[in-house]
Amino acid sequence: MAFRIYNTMTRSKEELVPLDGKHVRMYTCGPTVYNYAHIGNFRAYMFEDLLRRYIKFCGFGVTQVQNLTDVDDKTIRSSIEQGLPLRKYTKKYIEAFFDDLAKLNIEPAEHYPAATDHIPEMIALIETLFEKGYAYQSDDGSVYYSIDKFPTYGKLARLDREGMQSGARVDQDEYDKDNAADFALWKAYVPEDGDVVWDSPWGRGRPGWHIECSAMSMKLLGESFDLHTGGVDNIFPHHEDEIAQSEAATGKPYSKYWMHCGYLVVDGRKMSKSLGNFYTLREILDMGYTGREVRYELLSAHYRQSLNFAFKSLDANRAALKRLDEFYANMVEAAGTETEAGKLPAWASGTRAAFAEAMDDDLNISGAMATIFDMVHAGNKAMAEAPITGKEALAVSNLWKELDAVLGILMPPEGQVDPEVAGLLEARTVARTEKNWAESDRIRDRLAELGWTVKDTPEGPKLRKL
RNA sequence: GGUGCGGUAGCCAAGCGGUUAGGCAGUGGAUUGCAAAUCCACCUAGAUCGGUUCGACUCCGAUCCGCACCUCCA
Repeated sequence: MAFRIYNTMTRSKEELVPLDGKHVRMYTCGPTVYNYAHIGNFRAYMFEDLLRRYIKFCGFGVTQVQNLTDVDDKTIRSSIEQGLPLRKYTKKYIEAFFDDLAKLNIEPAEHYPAATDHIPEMIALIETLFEKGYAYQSDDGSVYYSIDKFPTYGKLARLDREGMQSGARVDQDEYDKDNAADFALWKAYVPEDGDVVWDSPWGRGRPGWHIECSAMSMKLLGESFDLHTGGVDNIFPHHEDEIAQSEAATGKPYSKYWMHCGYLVVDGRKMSKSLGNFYTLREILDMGYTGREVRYELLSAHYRQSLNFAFKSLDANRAALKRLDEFYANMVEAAGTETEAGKLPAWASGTRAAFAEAMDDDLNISGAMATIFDMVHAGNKAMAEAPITGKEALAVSNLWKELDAVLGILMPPEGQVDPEVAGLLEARTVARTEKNWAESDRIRDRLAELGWTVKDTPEGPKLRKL
């Protein structure tokens, strides 16, 4: 089977075949570091994480670049408001971003280029566009890209270029542009920019938004690379403009595939501050949910579908994860000290292939999760009838880890049994043999306060992290 | 106006032209000192109206409803 992905450019599913046949070079649009990222942002980063993990599962190598947009209207405005230099201001949010990624068990990308570290590359790219006749300078000193010079402009978004003049948000004041839809490559300095300014052949100013991604992606991945991703809202104008800039400058195809994830919505509406349905990851963790539960939630719908975020789903995820943890804990116990994995039991033998078949179909996460729950169900049923061997259990446990390399939610959180807990468990066992149920239940309540649940089984009491 | 996505059982969410998706919640039972966990059983849907077909949730058409994008929002 082959991994097939939905390419926004062709609007169809295509087999992922890296340009060099074995290594996928991917560029994933990253955060604007002016605030803590919200869970809608993380939906996109989660999709990209699942994608890179599955690409690796398929046996390809991966080089992922994720940019940090640290210069734009928002970062400038906020840093001035707080009286901080731009870099000092964004540093806080860059650190918070990496912190949040770790909490969500998102694998780090290979490169995190910051826009402010690549101004010379952007200037060089704009110069090339000037040489080739795609760029022009307007009266206010800003440099624009002339979309009329790029015949295929609009191919990604499938824009009706004639119909664009009826668009809702065309700026009425931009008299000095050749075409209202031309976009800025370089923005001339304005006082609102404070000390955020660079010299360029066209005067002092700062780069436009789109140029950073073109400059940094081509620097780190080459003029043509495999995969470019982002949220659906990036299709236009951001990605359309990147294509126009990059392909005009190099004369070569830019990204081979384009993938875009749908929105995370809250109560059926796009998250926004004005609607009051805006959540950062931090806020959710402060409410007592774990990064793992949030990860499960962000992973739970197909990436191109909009995902309705709800706290009651988070609660449901907790129950589902508990069930998975229980199964895995049983495997670990059954494996004991066994070091040599045997054959998978019949109920687990088809799981890997079924999982891959689902994921091969444009990351069908729902189908993939179903194969795991099917295995858990079948395994529990089989083990209720006959125990499995340590070798079999170890094989299942290895499979579990292999699948978790893709999902990142299967492995239970680390929970060490400290001496106090072990002592309580021992005391409870004594109380139970004496049939002192009041004492036994009191200790069980105490263990629950410490975050442990105890279950009595034919093999003796077992502890589980709550 | 243009472009795109969607409407599936109490909730979330998939595949599929004919065979139980899955998860959560709920109900009954087994098990348990009581629990927990587990197992068994039940809960079996496809916005509306047409069409194609031996047969449609699945294909086609229309309608209704929801959401998003249309110049810097993942």
